[in-house]
Amino acid sequence: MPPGKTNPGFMTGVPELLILRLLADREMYGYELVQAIHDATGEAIKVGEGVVYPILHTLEQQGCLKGHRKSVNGRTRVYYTTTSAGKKRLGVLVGEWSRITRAVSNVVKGARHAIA
Amino acid sequence: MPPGKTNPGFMTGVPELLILRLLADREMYGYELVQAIHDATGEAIKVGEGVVYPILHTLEQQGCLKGHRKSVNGRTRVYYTTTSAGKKRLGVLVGEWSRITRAVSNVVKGARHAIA
DNA sequence: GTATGATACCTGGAACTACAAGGCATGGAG
DNA sequence: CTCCATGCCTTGTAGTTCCAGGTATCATAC
Repeated sequence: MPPGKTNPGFMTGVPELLILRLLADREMYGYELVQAIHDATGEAIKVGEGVVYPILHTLEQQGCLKGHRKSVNGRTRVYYTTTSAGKKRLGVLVGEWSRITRAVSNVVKGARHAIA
Repeated sequence: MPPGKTNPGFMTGVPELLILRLLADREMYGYELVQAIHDATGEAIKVGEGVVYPILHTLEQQGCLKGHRKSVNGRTRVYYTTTSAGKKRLGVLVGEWSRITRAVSNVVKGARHAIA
């Protein structure tokens, strides 16, 4: 691993999930989301703007988010809100997240009988 | 997402973690690991041989695993056992896994106060 | 006034990883 | 003899995170 890597592994899909989840509570803009993720995870997860912005654009293009520009203090912000498609996608991701983490955690803990 | 994807997202680093964890219990060979992962996760996670073998080779090259050939029924198997470096790496991965999953799950559930 | 840093947007390139598909070979069942 | 399971392997593709940088405005400090 190259030095200075912020998050070691286990991060695929996580930024998208966090973004959709945070935007489900209230609308936010990209730069705000970067710090919101850092805060909401108790400093555990930190993603750069280079991760957040492309995801926002992709999700908007897919119709999961809707963005509207707003001028505040002479600065332009793009606020994003979740659409119904976005909520639906969030539900799917949460389901998958639970499925994977439950399975992995059981193996790590050494549960031999999966049913339960 | 391309059609026919076995596991949707959230899989980075998971195969390596599972392999190290399963080999900590007992030695296994590649083909066996493919099914062991499928079984141990209660059908939740399925990885192909194209995922398992490269990881085994990399981990062996890093000194985390040690492989020895064994002939069974005229078939050649390569059994892998974990080294001390492998156990150490497993510990690190488990720690990271806990850290990430705890943080994400808290956000998903909507915990605003991370401490606890 | 002019440097520095925070705010706020964006993109490009490198590196990693899972995944499918397929190749090679042996053994047993039909 | 043909098929399928076993058992090993590699290649190519696609998708993601990540860093580094680029642009611009505003507030603060010197």
